[in-house]
Amino acid sequence: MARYLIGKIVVRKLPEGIVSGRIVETEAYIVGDAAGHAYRGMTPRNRTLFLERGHAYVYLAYGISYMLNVSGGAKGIGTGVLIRALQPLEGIAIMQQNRGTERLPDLARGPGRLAQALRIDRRLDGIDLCQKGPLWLARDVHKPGDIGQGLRIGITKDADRPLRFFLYDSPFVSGPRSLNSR
DNA sequence: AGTGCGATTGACT
DNA sequence: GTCAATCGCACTA
Repeated sequence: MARYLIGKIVVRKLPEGIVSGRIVETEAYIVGDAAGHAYRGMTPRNRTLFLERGHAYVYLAYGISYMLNVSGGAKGIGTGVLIRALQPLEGIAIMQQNRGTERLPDLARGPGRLAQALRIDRRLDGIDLCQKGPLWLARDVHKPGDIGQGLRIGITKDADRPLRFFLYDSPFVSGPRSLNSR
């Protein structure tokens, strides 16, 4: 599913207008994964990770940055995909305002920046991303290019699993664009 | 009730 | 390259 989401579009509806971007980087957090938030079972924070696939799991990392995830399993299974970076498409002026920078590559390169650009916080936790609303996922008319795979970023446990995926030729990817899985 | 720690970012050397 | 900011929450007792 993390690979499948590469090239899909995240759409955010804001009062000022539509903001959207193409997913260029994802990470999978699978069942039995010590790096995954669901590893020790359901808690108040991670309960939406256990919703039917296609729901938003949003949490605050380091007290600073919100992270957008898509739940990835059947109902009751705690697994999901972290959306790490977008190529900005629509509403670039709004993203620039939300981020406080003009630079296109800095708008949504990294999960925290992405959430800030799209003004995503815990209020969106648990919403259905397969239905048009404040936040949803859409297909693109274009096929994505070559997809690279490598190690996940910023984790210490189960760090050697190659569960990070990225659009190989995209300058909007947050981490290394080399095949760095071992 | 107290404690320690991140699926990060931005500023700075 | 290093490092501090910042806070909700999971863990322990």
